[in-house]
Amino acid sequence: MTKQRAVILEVIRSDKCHHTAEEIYELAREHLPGISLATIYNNLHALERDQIIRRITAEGASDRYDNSFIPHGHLFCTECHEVKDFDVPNFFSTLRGIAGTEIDSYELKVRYLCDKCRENNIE
Amino acid sequence: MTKQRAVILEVIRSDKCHHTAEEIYELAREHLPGISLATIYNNLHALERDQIIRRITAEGASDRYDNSFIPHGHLFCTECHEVKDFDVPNFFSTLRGIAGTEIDSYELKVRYLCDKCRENNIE
DNA sequence: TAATGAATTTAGAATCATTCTAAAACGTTT
DNA sequence: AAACGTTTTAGAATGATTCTAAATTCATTA
Repeated sequence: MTKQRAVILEVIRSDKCHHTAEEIYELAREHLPGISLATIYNNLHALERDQIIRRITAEGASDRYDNSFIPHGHLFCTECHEVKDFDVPNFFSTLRGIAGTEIDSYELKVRYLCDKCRENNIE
Repeated sequence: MTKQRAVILEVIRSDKCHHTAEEIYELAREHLPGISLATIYNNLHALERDQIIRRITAEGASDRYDNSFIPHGHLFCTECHEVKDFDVPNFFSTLRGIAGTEIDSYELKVRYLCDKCRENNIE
């Protein structure tokens, strides 16, 4: 366990929202000013491979990283690109029922206009 | 209606799968060899804005375009990568209810092991 | 059908998140 | 401490997409 990896893990674990690689880079630099962006990407890939975090892809925006590997939905604001968790109760078993077989995981993106952006748009 | 737009629309409408901008470019060039890739993007954006097509984002790959505007899910086999349509009844209103606000659209990907591949794996 | 202005097309440059590269640093084991 | 694999690093490369600005085409109205 290198000190870079420890810091990145710490940043991700104390992560309430869903950060981009760039944001994780900035946060990690507060602890390790010399850390390289390439190291952030290296570790994000490793953590994704080891099923510790999940990458969230959205159009027209940087990928974001979820500190949980457990599938759940996400709300994407079409305006400010903010991402929020979004849970459909019993969704896994619902999907299993429709599919008629065991499923592996799912990815659910719901696009909407968040409260803040809706207010700003009305003005 | 320019001839470029007509060709792009024709390509998209006769599209059984979900093509990338590059693929649409190649197909359009069969009809209009001089067409520019920028024109493809211009028109894809316009068609997306006018809610005629839907852009589909996948990690590590180019965006793809769905010739249907109506949201629907997809089943992805983790083994053979076959894709099937997958519909959750009344999903739009379910999502609206959970979100507690109007939603724009959704994207649902379900990863699973298809029947064929499961049989092959058991061997 | 000519004139006008708006919209579209075009080639190429610019952008920007991400990936790649190769050398240096680190860490682990004997 | 020697040897070996792993990780880090800076910077270059990549590649899909977006931007730019000039040229062309389209639609409308005279």
